[in-house]
Amino acid sequence: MKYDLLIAHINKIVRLTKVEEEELCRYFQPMSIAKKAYLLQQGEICKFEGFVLNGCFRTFTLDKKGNENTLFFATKDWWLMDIDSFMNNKPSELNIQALEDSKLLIISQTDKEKLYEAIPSAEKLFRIMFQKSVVAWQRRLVRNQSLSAKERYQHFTSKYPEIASKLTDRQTSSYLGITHEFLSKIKREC
Amino acid sequence: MKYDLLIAHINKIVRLTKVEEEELCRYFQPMSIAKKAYLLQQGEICKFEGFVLNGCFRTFTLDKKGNENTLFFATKDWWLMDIDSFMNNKPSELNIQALEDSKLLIISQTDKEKLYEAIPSAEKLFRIMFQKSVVAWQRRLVRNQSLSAKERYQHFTSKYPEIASKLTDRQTSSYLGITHEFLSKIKREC
DNA sequence: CGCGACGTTGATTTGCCTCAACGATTGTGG
DNA sequence: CCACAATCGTTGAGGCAAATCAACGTCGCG
Repeated sequence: MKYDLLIAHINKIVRLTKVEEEELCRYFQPMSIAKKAYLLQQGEICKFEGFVLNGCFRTFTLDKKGNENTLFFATKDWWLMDIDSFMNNKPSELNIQALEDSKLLIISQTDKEKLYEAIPSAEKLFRIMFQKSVVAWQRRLVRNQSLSAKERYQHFTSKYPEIASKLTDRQTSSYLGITHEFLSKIKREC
Repeated sequence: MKYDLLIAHINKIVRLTKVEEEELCRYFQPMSIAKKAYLLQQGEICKFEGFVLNGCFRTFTLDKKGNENTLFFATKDWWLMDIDSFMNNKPSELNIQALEDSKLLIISQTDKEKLYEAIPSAEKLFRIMFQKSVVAWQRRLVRNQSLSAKERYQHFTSKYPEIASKLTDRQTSSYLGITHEFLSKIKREC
């Protein structure tokens, strides 16, 4: 079984041989999840790393005041996991919820290790992916510190229009770091 | 020439053979930089990746209003670079300044590529380092969204007392995302 | 149908910013 | 080594962006 979407995604980053491509796919299992179901809940250990085939997910924390902080959304072509929990085998502080009926490919911790050993390019692949991720997080931090709520909202909706259109205002506001009431007021002025 | 501090740091993450350790060190060059000098200025291409031997650095951006946003500080044992500029060979948006007379080991882009080819474990090493980095950035985002300025200040000074003690209030406040006047008022109440 | 989650709006509050002034500290050139 | 400038930390007055709280109509779902 070859997962074309996964292979196409990987080929944008590293070159694999046909044999490696097939071997790599063997480590992944397809799975489906229903709208509103949780792929991971805080307190659980994240035993998987996921690659989204379709649908949409939201990853968030709950702080002591009960507020949700959305770390990121994931749609087709995105990776999904709690890195800290996955790599250190410790209870997660994150929740990952499907916002729609979704499909993804998952790989377990032990299979991930086997993958790294079986296919050396996999180390490079994920090294580059994590590098890009760090850059994205740095940019997000700077935006949060230097832009107003309205500017952040406009940036988000123009950069990720497909994702933004799937979200409720409450989900959007928890990503932007503002209240949903205030988001409503921002939207009114434009 | 073997750089003990670098090797000790790497050994906490991956195992290298003695031969690999020596080969790895050969790719790094020691360099010194004076207090207040810039290791990188925005607009330049980041041609190095650095490992700090001693001293202290600050990495920050300047937004259009002229405000500085400090991304991170780096002391002994930390890595230092603009990942985006380094990996994509494009002009940097970051400034890296030495806060004290400092020493570091640097490796060029081409040598970094050679290193990855010569020592396969290097891919794993940096893959793991970047993974940890993503986790740290995620945590920072959540703190910024869910904690008050005072709580962020207390978290920072208690988690990084050695770094915090070296900084001016203005540097600290640009890391916390507040004005230096407000930081002064926070300090007064405790 | 009825309930719960949602988006909206207004009144009020608050955390933090802006601007301006001041003394203290640091650095620098003569 | 001193004088001066620059940068710093502090403080206060005032202002603004965003939070809080509460009320209300709407919608989708069971």
